[in-house]
Order: sequence, then structure tokens, then C-alpha cells
Amino acid sequence: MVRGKVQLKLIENPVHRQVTFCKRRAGLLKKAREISVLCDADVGIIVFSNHGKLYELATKGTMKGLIERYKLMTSEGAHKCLGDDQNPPQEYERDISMLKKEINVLQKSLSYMLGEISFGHGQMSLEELYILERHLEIWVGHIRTKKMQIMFQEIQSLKNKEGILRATNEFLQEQIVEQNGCYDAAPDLVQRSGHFDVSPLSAANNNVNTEPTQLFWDPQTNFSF
Amino acid sequence: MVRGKVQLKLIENPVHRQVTFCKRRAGLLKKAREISVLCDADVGIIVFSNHGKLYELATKGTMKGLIERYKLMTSEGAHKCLGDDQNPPQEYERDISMLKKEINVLQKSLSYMLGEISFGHGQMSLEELYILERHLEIWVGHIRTKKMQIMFQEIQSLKNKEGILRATNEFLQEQIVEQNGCYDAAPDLVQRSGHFDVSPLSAANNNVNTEPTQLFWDPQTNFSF
DNA sequence: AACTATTTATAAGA
DNA sequence: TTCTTATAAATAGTT
Repeated sequence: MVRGKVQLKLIENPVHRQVTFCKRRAGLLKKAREISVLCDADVGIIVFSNHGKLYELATKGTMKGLIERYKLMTSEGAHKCLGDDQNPPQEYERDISMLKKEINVLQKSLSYMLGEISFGHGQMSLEELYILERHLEIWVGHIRTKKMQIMFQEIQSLKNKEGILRATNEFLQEQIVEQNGCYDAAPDLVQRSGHFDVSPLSAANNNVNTEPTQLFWDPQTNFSF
Repeated sequence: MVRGKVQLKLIENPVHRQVTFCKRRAGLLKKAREISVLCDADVGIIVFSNHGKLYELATKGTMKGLIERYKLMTSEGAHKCLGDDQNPPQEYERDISMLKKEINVLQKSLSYMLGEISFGHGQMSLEELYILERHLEIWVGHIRTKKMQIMFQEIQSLKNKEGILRATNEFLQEQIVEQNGCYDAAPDLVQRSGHFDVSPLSAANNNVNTEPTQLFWDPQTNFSF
């Protein structure tokens, strides 16, 4: 329940902040849709969360159209009407600069969050760093477990497929035998394929582009079926 | 006063509509400012009234900057400029694409970790988990380095203190010798105390409550003076 | 613009 | 996250 007036300042607790952000964002967009319908207004809303995630709303048409209309209205007096988007040399460098800023925001968010998990931020004591180190190691463990779960599912799926294909193959061979009595026409390809401890790897590797060996056979991996 | 639920349709009476538009527009912008402060979000709102009048709000920086950030985030990696055979554009595009990939991984990492803290979902691919795992391991390394830096400072400080105390002690002993010629009255406590590789540890341990041995002598610790 | 009866939004808890 | 609920906030219609 709401206790007292809401303080108009940053919500320190990251979980509370995240929940509040979700709720208020929904409320904000709802209000925007309402005013658009009730008053025949054209509303556009752009929201970047503190993590840099984008949320948007354009009540009529597209955000792109709205932005162009906005630019028209604001460049009003005497601005240049020349090449708007086509300015590669400087444009790209600016883009890259902004993206790097974006990454900095995210990295700050991550360290802020990691700090919040155990304690506040600012200068951390030796004990705090030690606890944080253990937290991070636990996270690495979680991630390895998750990886192994995904791989296990992949292996199960491939084993099922292999069984189905093998059965189908046998059935087809019987059909061929029945139909023309020729024992050489259907090479037994399935029987020559690898077992599940080889073939799933090559399939799973579609998802990985670096150091697949360490990824799959890391001796530190902590996962148990 | 409000009679019954508000009908979600265009307000026919133009005076009512105009009044409602003013009130709700103020409310919308207020909500936007609130979420920006409370949740550290960056919000931009563009409103065109049915008469075409423009109202705008950008909670951080300018609307222009916000629109550029929006365009960056929405332009999905590959777009125009294929007509040119120039190298720079392609290189820039590649850089931008890679930076965006990095941003996506970091964003997913954040929601993954936030999700694990509060509630349990959020799906990351095998490759993304692998990247996150490496990030975490790098952070563990940073933390270990930081720990060692703090300890080194502590040791230096204690060595300095030891030197001062030893000198003071010697001075006091000389004083005592001069004053009463008694050589047994002042036991040389300082000379019997440990060297810096023992005593700083017991002092630093005031800051640590679990597994101090691993904390200080972990063979994996990556720090070099 | 100011007032106020109501509806609406939402913070905290489950 | 979703549901509930107590309370704060917004606002429709009136003055």
C-alpha cells in the first residue's frame, strides 16, 4: 500500500526501481493513448530505461512520421533543409561515439547492480570485495549450469531425431527389399553416422563462434544430471 | 465531478475537449517527469493537438539528442548505403553492428541477472551466456586485483607505523638508560614482535570474518607489484 | 481558476 | 510476475 506521499527522487533499491518503472511506464503510455483518443491529439513517447532499453509509443501513424513532423515544426524559421540523413563521414563517428556511451551506461548499470546485490556502492572494503567476488563466482556457476541445461536439451532433441531417422531408415530399407529384392540399392548411411556424443556437438556449435572446446569441455563446469 | 467511468472516445464538445486536453497534457508531462526522476529514465514526449500545435518534453538533454539516440537504437544494424564502394562506410557499419551486438548482450545480461534476483526467467542463448560468463570472470579478476591493492596499501602503512614505533621505542629506551642507568626496566617488546609479513595480516584480519587464509593467499590471485 | 466527488494510478505486501 | 488493497493522485464536471 502507498504510505505517505511519494518522494520525488531516485528510488535507490534497484528492484523497487525496476518494478516502479514497469508500472509507471504502463501508466504513462495508457495516459498517452487516452488523451490521443479523447482529444484527437497525436502523441509520441520515447522512453529509455536506465539500462538503456527503448520503449516507444506513437498514437497515430509511426514514430518516424511523428519525428519528421516534429522536425518540420521546430526547424520552422531558418534552418537548413539540406541533406538530412546522408552525411556519412561525421555521422558515423557520432553514431559510434553515442553507442560507446550507451555501452558505458550499461556497464555502469551492471556494476551498480552487482554492487547492490551485496552492498551499496562507493569505495568497497576488503570484506565487501571478498563477498562480491564470491557472488560473481556463484553467477559464473549459474551461467555454466544454464549452458549445460541448454546443451542437454539439445542432445536429447538430437537423440530423439536420431531414433526417428534410424527407424524410418530401417523401414525404408525393408520396403526396398520387399519391392525389388535388391540388397545393394540402399546404403546404410544412418548406421555409419556418429553416436550422440559426437553429432550433437557439431549441431550445437552453430550457436557458438569462439573457443567451442572450452565451452563444452571446460573441466570446471559444474552441472549434474 | 466525475460521473461514471470516462468514455474512451473523442469528446464531441470542443470546449470540453480543449479543457480536457490541457489538463491531461499537464498530467501526462508530470507523469513523465516523475518516472524520469524516480527511475532514472530518459523520456521524450511529443504532442500535437488536434489544431496542430506542438507541445514537447525531454527529461534529460534535448529532444534532438533523444531523437538521435532513438534512431540509433531502432536502425537495426544493416541499412542503406550499399551503392557506395567506399571502404569507410562498410567499416563504420561493421563497427556499429558490433557495438550494437555488445549492447544487446549487456542488456540481456542485465535483465537476466535482474530476473534471477527478483523472479526467475529471461532466456539467453548459449553464445550470450558464454559471453556473460567471460565478462563475470574478468570482473572477478578485477576484484582480486583491487583486493590485493588494498592489502598492499595496508602492508605499506603498517610497515611505516612499525618503523615509527621502533624508532620511538629506541629513543625511549635511550632516555630511560640516561635517566636511571637501569638496563632491566624496559623490556624490548618491539624487537620481539613479528615482521611485516606476519603482523599486517593480523591487523588486516579485523576487516574479514571468513576464510582469511584463502582471502590472502589464494594462489589464483592475479596481482603483481 | 478553484473546488470536490469520483475515478484512476500505484506502492507495498502476499 | 500477478493479485490485492490501502492510499495518493488525477481529473470531470461544476462554480
